[in-house]
Amino acid sequence: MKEDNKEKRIFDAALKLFVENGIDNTSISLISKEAGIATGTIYLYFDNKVDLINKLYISIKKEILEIICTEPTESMLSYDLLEKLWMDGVEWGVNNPCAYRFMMQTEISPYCNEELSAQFANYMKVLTKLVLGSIESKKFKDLPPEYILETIWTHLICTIGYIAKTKTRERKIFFQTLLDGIKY
Amino acid sequence: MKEDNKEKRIFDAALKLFVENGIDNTSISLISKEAGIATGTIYLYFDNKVDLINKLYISIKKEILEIICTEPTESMLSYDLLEKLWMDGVEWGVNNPCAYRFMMQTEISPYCNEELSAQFANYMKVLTKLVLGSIESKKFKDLPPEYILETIWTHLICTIGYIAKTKTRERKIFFQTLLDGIKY
Amino acid sequence: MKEDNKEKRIFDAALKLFVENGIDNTSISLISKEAGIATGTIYLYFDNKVDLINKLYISIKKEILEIICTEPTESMLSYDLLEKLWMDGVEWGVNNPCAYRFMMQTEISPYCNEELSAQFANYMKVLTKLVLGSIESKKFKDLPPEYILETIWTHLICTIGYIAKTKTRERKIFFQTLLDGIKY
Amino acid sequence: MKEDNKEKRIFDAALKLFVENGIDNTSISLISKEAGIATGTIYLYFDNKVDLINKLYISIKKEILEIICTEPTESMLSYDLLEKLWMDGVEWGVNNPCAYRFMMQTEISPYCNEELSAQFANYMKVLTKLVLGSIESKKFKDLPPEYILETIWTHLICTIGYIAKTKTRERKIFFQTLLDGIKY
DNA sequence: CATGAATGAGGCTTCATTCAT
DNA sequence: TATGAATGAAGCCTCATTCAT
Repeated sequence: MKEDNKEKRIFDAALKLFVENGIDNTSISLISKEAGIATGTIYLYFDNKVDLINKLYISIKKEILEIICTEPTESMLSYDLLEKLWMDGVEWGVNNPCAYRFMMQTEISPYCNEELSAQFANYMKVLTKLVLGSIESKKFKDLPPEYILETIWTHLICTIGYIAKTKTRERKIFFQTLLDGIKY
Repeated sequence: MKEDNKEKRIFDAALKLFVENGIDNTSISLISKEAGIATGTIYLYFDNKVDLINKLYISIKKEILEIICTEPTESMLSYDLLEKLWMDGVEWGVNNPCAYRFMMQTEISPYCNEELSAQFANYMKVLTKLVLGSIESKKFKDLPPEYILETIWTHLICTIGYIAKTKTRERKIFFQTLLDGIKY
Repeated sequence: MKEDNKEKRIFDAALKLFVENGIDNTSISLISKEAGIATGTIYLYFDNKVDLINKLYISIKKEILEIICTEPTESMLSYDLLEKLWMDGVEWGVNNPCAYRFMMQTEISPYCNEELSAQFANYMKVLTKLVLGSIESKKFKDLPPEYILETIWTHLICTIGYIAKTKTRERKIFFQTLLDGIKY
Repeated sequence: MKEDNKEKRIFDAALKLFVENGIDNTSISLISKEAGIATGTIYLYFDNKVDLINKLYISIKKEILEIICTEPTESMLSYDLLEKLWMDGVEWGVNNPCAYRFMMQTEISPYCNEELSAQFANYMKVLTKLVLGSIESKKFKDLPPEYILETIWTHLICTIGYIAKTKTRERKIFFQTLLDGIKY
């Protein structure tokens, strides 16, 4: 039978090498060596290299989105909720630097098309609801919701990068620049 | 002497194709065809493919930095100055979508190393001075200057992307989210 | 004991796929899927792929030769005998189009060597005797017996192909072109 | 500039190896070695392996058809004309054993599709005219013209094979078996 | 006997780079 | 300078075969 965690080993090896060398400078053969398996074995788990890239991207994106986009407890104010989501996101990014870098690389590469992005629509619902509600109740500025969503995401990414580089323990002061930027 | 503008034609062709297909899916041969010259000719102007990528990146990065980082007139307040720089940057990005995308792609790719980035230190002086001064005079929050610089850059990139996608004429309201985020 | 008819299922699957896609474009794995068994099972019945090809070829060639080369009843004239053999051969070919095509393909391929062909010497005795006798008794032209044998075989193959393509019910008129060609 | 006869050297090498080992057991790399060029060079002349196979087949088929299907002199009787064509064909086949074998192999392989065959329609006109005219004037039996064409071709192939194997100088007696078979 | 995951050699093809013209 | 045919290393992928279950 297919061995327990071979797919995970391929994922881990690919992620490490993609981030180190770039996707296109990482050969399937190299991935297989890093994963400690034969080249052909990768093709038992993935149709081809693009399929591997896509599935890796999806797996990572879902992981972060599941963290960020979990349904909130009823009692939370929208500011608190945003802060909680943002903090969780930062923590994930700081603890998964490779995953974070790969996600960024892929998102602006030609490997990331609309079809791929469409898979995550569901996850965005929580965040979208939060933003729409906060605009309506005049907690957020009256900006296009998509712009606010983009801003949140970009600011998160930017902060993760800064924290990863400087290893600072600060969090709250960075979050404040986001909140002050978008709050009414 | 080297013919008039052949280097520019190579740059233009490479930029277009790099953005369309990704750097590694763009062959030198394809670039030469797009530029209307022979394959070998590219090697009269560039040492190799990486050299072409680097020089293209440098050329673009300098273009945007020269726009953003020009010495301000004495009379400008720091808020006004930041706004002017930011506005110029947005306009450049919206008008040069390929250059903008290429710059982003390259910056997180393995092609962009520290040695390359170091070339732009000079250009950053203006901006750095602006940020340091504004922190000191309590116009900006007391955050690490590098974080503020990163935030400005990221916010700029994010907004260019949004405007390029939606073709909106709005500018000021987007700038306000940056300013509110970092001002004291 | 080896399960009932698994070898036959492999033969059938291989024959179908070899004819559809060519021998070298048919993988063992594909054959196993078509046969509804596991890949490794094929290696319980055949040493390797070449062995499968050879045994399939032998099995088919024997089938047609057994039909064509059965001992005649004493009373038959050589013309009648030839006609009977030829008719049987045509009928087999028309009813077994895959087998017929595979046999042709294999016979001119590098898979078919002298050692393989030698296995059928026995079967040819009847036909050889018929031809030699007919030449001696001046019923057939005084041509090299091997040439006549080749002619008979080729003409048979040609006619099967034509009938398979056109679905015609005609038989006798085609046989006549063979007989007129070689009879004294 | 593309060197004078490199395409021919590829053709010659491919033809030799295809016949010796079979098409699918002949790698592009092997062909390039036999031709004394680099592997990649083959792809300057052919799109891919199938393209090479097709173009080689077309080139050979056209060669033999041009020999066989040249317009006859007015004065020739149809029997004489058929004999001349047949003799020319036999001579070509005997002198080009590789080409002859490759043509046969390819014709019953999956590489030979209808689209490929359609390219030769023009060449067949002479032969078709000869056959139709001969049937009408009761020189040939009243058989389907396609069957007669097939018979001629098959008989030619069969005879070439026999002569190549036995090195016999005989010709006329073999032609007679064809003529007797189809003449009225 | 039967399975099918795993292997890794080998095939097809691409492409950065060179060099003779 | 400019050309583009030629090179051959390297990448993706297939598949005959093995072997632990």
